[in-house]
Amino acid sequence: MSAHPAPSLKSASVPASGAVVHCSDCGLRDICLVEGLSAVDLDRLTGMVTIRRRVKRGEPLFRAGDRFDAVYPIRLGFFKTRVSSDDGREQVTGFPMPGDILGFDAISTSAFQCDAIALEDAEVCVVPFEKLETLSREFTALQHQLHRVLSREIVRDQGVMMLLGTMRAEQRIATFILNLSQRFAQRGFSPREFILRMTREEIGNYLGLKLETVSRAFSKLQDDGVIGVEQKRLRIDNAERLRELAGATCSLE
Amino acid sequence: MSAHPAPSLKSASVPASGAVVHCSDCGLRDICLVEGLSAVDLDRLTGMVTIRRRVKRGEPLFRAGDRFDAVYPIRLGFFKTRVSSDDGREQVTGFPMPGDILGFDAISTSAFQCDAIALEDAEVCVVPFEKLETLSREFTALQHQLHRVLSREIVRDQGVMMLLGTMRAEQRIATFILNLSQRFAQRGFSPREFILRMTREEIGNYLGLKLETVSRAFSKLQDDGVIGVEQKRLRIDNAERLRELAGATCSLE
DNA sequence: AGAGCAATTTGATCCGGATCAAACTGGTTT
DNA sequence: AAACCAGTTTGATCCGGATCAAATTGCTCT
Repeated sequence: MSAHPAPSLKSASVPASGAVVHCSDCGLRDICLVEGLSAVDLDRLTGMVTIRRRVKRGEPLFRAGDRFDAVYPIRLGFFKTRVSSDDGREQVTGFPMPGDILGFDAISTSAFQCDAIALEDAEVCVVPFEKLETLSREFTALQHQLHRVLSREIVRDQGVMMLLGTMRAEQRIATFILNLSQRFAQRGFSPREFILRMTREEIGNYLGLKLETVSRAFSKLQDDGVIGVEQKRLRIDNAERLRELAGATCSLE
Repeated sequence: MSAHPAPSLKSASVPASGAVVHCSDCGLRDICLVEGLSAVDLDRLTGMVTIRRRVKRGEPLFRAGDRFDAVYPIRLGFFKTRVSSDDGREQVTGFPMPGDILGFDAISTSAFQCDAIALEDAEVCVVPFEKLETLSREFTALQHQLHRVLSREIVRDQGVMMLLGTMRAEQRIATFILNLSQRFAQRGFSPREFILRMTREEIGNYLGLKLETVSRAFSKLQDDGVIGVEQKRLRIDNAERLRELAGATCSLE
């Protein structure tokens, strides 16, 4: 961080940290855009990612209205995405983490529809969308994967609608925790204990609840011995019970 | 309807009603999958749609879990899509109408994730997805459009999240009516007066409200001179006021 | 280390929409 | 035409979560 002698407010675009930028070297390749591609294809997949970009905590990777020309697989760090209405309401639409890809909402109008804010210092790959389209015409496996990723986002959104439309506060919170847990597990982190990168207010906004309600729900779950929360650190003590409370296969991802 | 001497419970797959099945002859081509394709491309676009399929009112075009191998642009009729959890909750996720395309949620797992139920006798085009992928590798314009349509669905879902997460009952209803109005307008129908193909209960489920609340909101808007509702027929009397109540550019489509 | 501030927790009260209940409407079946 | 039924409307009451308020904790910046 102090390696930047002229730290601009704007996030920096950087060539890969040391090594050559290539998906085949990336630890996230199994859950990212190139999941399922053969090693041979991977080797031939040159030029999809040429630069990466760092974003400081609290700063936007992009904002609604920005011109779209790339999507951004996350290398490092948590983000929140949010849409806002011109009468001032805001809705957090997700908390993407490493391996998730930002920017697909922008294809339809060539402009981003939401803000993507880094919840901690972060790094993303820059995948020029034209390049991605060209490559996916050539590599059938890449085309498949692109379609799968887009579709997965639609399915995820359906899960959120179900949550917002039909669940009680406690159930929403349980589902939220379980979802985070699963996504950490997929990425090789502990599903039992992790850090909540977002505030209670951001959680509440995402889940259609007020921050006080989120706090109370956490306290309740703690009293019931289901979880342990201490500030941003969360531990799952009774996964079985948590799943019961969440009620259903509503994966959210 | 009585033209079917052996009305099976399963919906019928039929060759095009009389004419050759081809997108270039379709009145919906400007809002469907081939929007933006040149006439030349359109002519070359053979074999994308070879059959159509009719679905009777109340019957599913597909159900969650069904094997996925085609997407379905709607030719005629309203649908509802809904997801359900194994503990019995249901969430209506949309009311697709002619020109909208059903089935993109299924790409990710090769199985449909939601039910698509016809709200009236309906007809859809059958677009084998493999065929669509093949063609979109060949026709750049089709590839673009496919991506745009997928992205548009993501944006639509974000709008629904905003609605469910931040709006009051009356605002939800106003937004819902306005959204229907706009979509009718896009398709060349009157934006001022139309038939609600869905029940109050279905509207409520979609909007995260109970049917009684929907009914009350309609009554209130009618008392205020904003709309006229009589059963399933709805007329917008004060579009300006309705937009104010909806509050913001939350297009939902 | 101390000041200042953002985030969190917890308590008390309130209200919008859910729930329960009943009457009414229009369409369909017999 | 009568009976039936799904859908809708309207009224009365209740409750989960919002709102208001205040104390506490833990960062961040000097």
